[in-house]
Amino acid sequence: MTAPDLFDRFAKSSLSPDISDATRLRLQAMARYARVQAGDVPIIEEGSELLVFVISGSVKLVAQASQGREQVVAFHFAGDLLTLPVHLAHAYTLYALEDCELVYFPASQFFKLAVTEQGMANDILDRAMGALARCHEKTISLGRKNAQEKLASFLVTIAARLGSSEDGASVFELPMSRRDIGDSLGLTIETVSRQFSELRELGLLETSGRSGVRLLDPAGLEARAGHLAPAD
Amino acid sequence: MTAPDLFDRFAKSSLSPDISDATRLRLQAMARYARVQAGDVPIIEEGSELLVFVISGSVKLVAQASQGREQVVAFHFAGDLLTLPVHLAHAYTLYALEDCELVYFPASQFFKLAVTEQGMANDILDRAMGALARCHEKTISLGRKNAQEKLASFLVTIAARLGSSEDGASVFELPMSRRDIGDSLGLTIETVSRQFSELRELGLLETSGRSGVRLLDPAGLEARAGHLAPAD
DNA sequence: CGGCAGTTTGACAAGTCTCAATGGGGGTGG
DNA sequence: CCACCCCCATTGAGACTTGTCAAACTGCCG
Repeated sequence: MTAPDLFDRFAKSSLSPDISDATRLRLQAMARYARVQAGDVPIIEEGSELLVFVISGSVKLVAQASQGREQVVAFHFAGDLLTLPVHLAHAYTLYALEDCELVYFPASQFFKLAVTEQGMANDILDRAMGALARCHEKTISLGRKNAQEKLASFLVTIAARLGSSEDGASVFELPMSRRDIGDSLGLTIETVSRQFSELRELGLLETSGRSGVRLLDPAGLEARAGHLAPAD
Repeated sequence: MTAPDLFDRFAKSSLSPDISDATRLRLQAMARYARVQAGDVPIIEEGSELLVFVISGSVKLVAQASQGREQVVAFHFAGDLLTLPVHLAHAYTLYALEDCELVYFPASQFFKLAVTEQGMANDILDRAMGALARCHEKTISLGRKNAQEKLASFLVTIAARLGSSEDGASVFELPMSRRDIGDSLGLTIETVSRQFSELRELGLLETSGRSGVRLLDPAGLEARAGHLAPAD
C-alpha cells in the first residue's frame, strides 16, 4: 500500500467529509507517514510538537523519568488522535504495540490550517478536550487508587474501547504486556500479575494465554474500580 | 465592580485584541460570572462542560473518588483557562483557594463561536494543548515518583508560576493547604509535611508560617525532582 | 490573649516493591 | 508437526516506603 492510500484512509476516517479540496491538498502536502512493526519507534523527529493519527494498530506514549523509570502516559488505538509533545521536564517517545500505520503532522502547521475550516477546528478541539478528560481520569487513578482499583478501572476502560460483548461478558485481547500495564498504572509487573490472579480468584475475569481477557462480571469489576457511583 | 467590568477585564487579558465586535458581543451575551470567597464552590451547574477563565485568585479542580477520597486534578491561577468536565467515571468540582473572580461559558457554545475567529480558535487550541501537556507531566509525577520527588517537582512547578526571584532563591506564598498539596500529589497530609521537613533539613528550602516558602537552592531541588536531565 | 484549625512529629500497620525462583506460552528451527 | 527454548508471567519471601492513628505544637483569627 502506498502513502497516498494511507492518506485517503486517514481522510476517510478522521476528516469531516465537507473539507474543501484546497485544504485537503495542503494537508496531504504536509502529511508524513509511518508504517512500523510491533516494538518499533515510529517517529524519530525532534523539535516540534506533532499531531499523530493512528490509522491501524495501537501505540503507547511513554515518558522517561530519571533512572530509567518509564511512565506510559496513554495508550492509543486505531482511530485515535494524539499529540507527541516536545519534551518539557521529561522526554516522550511513541512505541508501536502492534504493527501500525500512522499519519502525522507538525502540530502548529496543522492547527493553522484547521482553524480555516470550521468543521475541522471543531473536531480537533473536541478530540483535545477528550484527551484532556481521559488524562484527568488517569490522574485520579494514579493518585488515589490502590492496585486492585487501578487494574479494575483499567480493564473496564479497555473493555469499553476494545471489548466485544458475549452474553454479559466482555472479551478482548490486550495488545500490551504486563509491563506496559504496570508502567501505565504506576505499578510493578509483579503487582499487576498478583492483581490479575486475585480478580481471577474472585470470579470476575478469566484469562487465556498472555493477552486474552474475558470479563465475566463487568458490573462487579466496575464496583471495584473505585469510581464514584453516578447516583451519588 | 459590575459584571460588564469583569467581562472587559476578561476580554483584555484573555481575548486577542482583533476579535470582531460581533463575536465580542455574542461572547458577552453568553458569559456568566462568579465572584466567590476562599473555600467556596464558584459554579453550581450541571449538564454541560464549561470553559472557565480565572480572572483573579486561584482555584483547584477536584475529582471525587469513592469513599470520600479526593484528587486535586489541577490548580489554576489568574490568567488560566480550564475546562470543568461533565462527570465521566468521577464527579468534578471547582473550589476557590482564595477570593476569586471567574468568567465562564458553556464549552460547546464557546467553541462554536471560537472557530469562526481564527485567532480565537488558535488560542483555545494552544491552551488546551498546554493543559494536556501539564496533565501528562502530572501523570508521570503520580505514577513514577516517590514522595520527595513529588513534592520537589511540585514546588519547582509552582515557583515557576508564582515565585519571585531573590538573589538565587525563589520566594512565594502557597495559596493551598498541605491537604490540597497531598490531594494533588497522591500523598497524605502527613507525608507531605514530613517531606517539607526533610527538604528543610537538607537546606533546600525554608518555610515561614503556613504558606511562605523560600527555595534556597532551586537547582538542587530540581535535581531531586526526578526529572530527566535535558542533556540525556 | 485564648481557642481552633492546620501542621508537625512519632509509633505502628499495611500495601507495594524488590529480589528470587518457578511456571507456561508462543515462536523458531529441526 | 513437534520439540525446544526463550521470554514473559506467576508466585513467594522479605524489605521499605507510605498510610493510619494519635498526640503535641503553632500560626492565625477573633
